[in-house]
Amino acid sequence: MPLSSPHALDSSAVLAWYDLHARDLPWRVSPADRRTGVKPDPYKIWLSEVMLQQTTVAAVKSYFVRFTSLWPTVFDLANAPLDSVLREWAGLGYYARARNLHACAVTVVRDHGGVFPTSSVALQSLPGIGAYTSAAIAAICFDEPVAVLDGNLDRVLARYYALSVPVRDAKEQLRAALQVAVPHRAGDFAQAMMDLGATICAPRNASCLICPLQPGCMAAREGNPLLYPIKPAKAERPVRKGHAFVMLDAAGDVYLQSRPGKGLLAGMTEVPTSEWSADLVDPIYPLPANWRHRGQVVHIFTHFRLELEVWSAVVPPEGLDGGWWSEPALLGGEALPTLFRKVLAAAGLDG
DNA sequence: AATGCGGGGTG
DNA sequence: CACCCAGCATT
Repeated sequence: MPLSSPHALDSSAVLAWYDLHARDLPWRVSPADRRTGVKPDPYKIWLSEVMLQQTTVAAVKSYFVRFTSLWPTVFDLANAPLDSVLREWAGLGYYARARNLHACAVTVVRDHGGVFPTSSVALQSLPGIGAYTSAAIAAICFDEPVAVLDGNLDRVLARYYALSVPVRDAKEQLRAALQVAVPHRAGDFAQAMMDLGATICAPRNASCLICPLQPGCMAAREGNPLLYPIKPAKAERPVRKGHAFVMLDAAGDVYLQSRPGKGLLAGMTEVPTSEWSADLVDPIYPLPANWRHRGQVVHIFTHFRLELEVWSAVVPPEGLDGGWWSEPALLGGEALPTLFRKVLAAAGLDG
């Protein structure tokens, strides 16, 4: 199923468009500055790329500013306790990224003197850096002529070639087609293609009349670019149900504990819950007390929908093991994922 | 090659 | 609601 278009991918046209319309992002060196010799800081590009994995630019911006303010260099981040990194990451999701981020900083400091490797191959051996992120860092920071293929590019290329199969089944063909188009300005080209995907060739809106790739785009030629990329069959999302127990002591402090180091929300902070199952079972309270039902929280994960009944009670401070008591005013500094901030809010506490 | 892993923006 | 986002690690 060969890719075909009457025109090769026109990287010159894409770069010309980028020179005029590049997005202004906190981690980015503008194409104008790039031409005068300004080079991106690999630490900041790496940090931004990890945060941007499956995460929108809008969601990342404030986290990026906060992280670079707290930890301006890879040495600062490597020396920070993992717990504080997890706390600052709370709310951004995919928490394995935060653990790998810290592990990567430690590795770069310990094994590389605090200097990031400059090749995509070497970068990919570091924790949390895969095919996409290694290519992005190498291209943006060092102009390595490598194909940088993310979700935006999947869509742009699937449309450009009117790809008749799901991207998953033609990934290497798309990579090869992109690879031969990579110009001397590899970093700007990578960022240009992603900007194009985020603004002109968006998931549910394609502005083909102003697209620099329009002359060769097979989907535009067919007339309905939104038909691409072809979606694989979607799996149904099961429901899981359970109970969450918000315990307060006489002073009004909340009982918190850590989740296991592996699996869902690994290592993050929570209030105790029941098991989550397809059918709601009667609550088994952690302690006997005057439990009050405070409502229901619904939270959507990628692969299931969770419905938690929220209970609260004032309990004696003994009889609990392994957790800690936190003042409500200090909950903002705990490593609480969004799910448990919703639970605490349902119980009448600030997340 | 498939699956598990968050949360928010957007139409 | 559904869809998707500058994907990676694990199996």
